[in-house]
Amino acid sequence: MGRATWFEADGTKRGEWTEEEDQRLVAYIDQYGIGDWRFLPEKAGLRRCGKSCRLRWFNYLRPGIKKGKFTPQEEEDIIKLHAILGNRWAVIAQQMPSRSDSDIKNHWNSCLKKRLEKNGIDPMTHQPIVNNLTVKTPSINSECGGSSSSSSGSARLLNKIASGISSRQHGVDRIKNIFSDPRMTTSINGNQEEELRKDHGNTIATDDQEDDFLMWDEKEMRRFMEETGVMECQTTSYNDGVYNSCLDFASPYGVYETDQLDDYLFR
DNA sequence: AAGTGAAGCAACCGCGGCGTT
DNA sequence: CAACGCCGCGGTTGCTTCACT
Repeated sequence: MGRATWFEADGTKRGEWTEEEDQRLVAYIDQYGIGDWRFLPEKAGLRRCGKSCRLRWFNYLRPGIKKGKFTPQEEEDIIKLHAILGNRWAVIAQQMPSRSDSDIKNHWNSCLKKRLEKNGIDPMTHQPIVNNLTVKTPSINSECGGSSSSSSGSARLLNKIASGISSRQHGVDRIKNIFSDPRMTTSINGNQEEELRKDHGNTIATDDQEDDFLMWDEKEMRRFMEETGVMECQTTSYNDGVYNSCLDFASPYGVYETDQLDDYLFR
C-alpha cells in the first residue's frame, strides 16, 4: 500500500519495500546488528539509502513491533501522554515499546485527534472547546497569559522540558524515574523556587528562563510538575517486557480523569 | 455497480541536535 | 571554535482500502 517504486539518479531505490528487501534487512541485522546506517544498505545488498533502512527497521521490521488496530487502553494512554508531552512522538513511543512513533503519530493524526475534536476537546490543549474557544482552567495555561489556545507559554515550556528529557543525554529512563520515583524531595534552591513562583504566577518565562529549566535534574523537574499541577505522581512500569499502564492523571494541562476519558473517547 | 470522500498506512522530506574533524 | 556530516524526530505526502450514496 506504500508509495510507487522509483529510482534516484544514483540508482538508489525509493518507495515501497518488497518482501525480499525486508528479508535482506532483517537477515543482515540479525547477523551483524545495527551499525552505521550509511554503510548498512551496501553491506546488506540493498539499493536503499541508510535513512530508508533505518525507518523500515524501526517502524516495521524490528522484533516486538505490533501492527494492527489500537486497543482502547492504548488509545487512552496515547491521549494521556500527549496531554503531558505534546507532539513528542518518540518519547510517547518509548512508553509504549510495542508501537512505533510513526504508528502512534499516524493514529493520532488520522483518528484520535479528530475524535477529540468531534467530542468538543481541543487536541492541542486537551481542554474543552466552547463556542470555538478553548476553556481555560485556573492553571498555568491561563495564568501565564498565553495569547493562543494552541501555544501558550506554558505549553511551549512543557514541550521544551519534554524535548530536554527526550534528548540523547537524558533518555526515556529519566522520564520513567521522574514518573515513578516515590521519594520526591524538595531540594530546590531559592533562585529556582523564585523562578517557579514567577512562572506559576502571572509571568511568562522568557526563552532564557525556559532554557534554564532544561538544566534541572529529576527532583527539580518533578517539583516543577507538581508545583504547576502538570501531573500527579505517576507510575509506568515494565514487567517481563509487558507494558503496564498505571497512568492516572489529574492534569490541568488536560481535562482527563481516569473515569472520564472513556466519555471523551468513545461517546 | 460506479463514483466519491474519508480513513488508514507507509514512506519521504526537511530541520535541528550532536559528534567529529 | 567553526564547519561538516550523520542521525533522529516531527510533519507531510501519496497511495490503497473502506464506507457511503
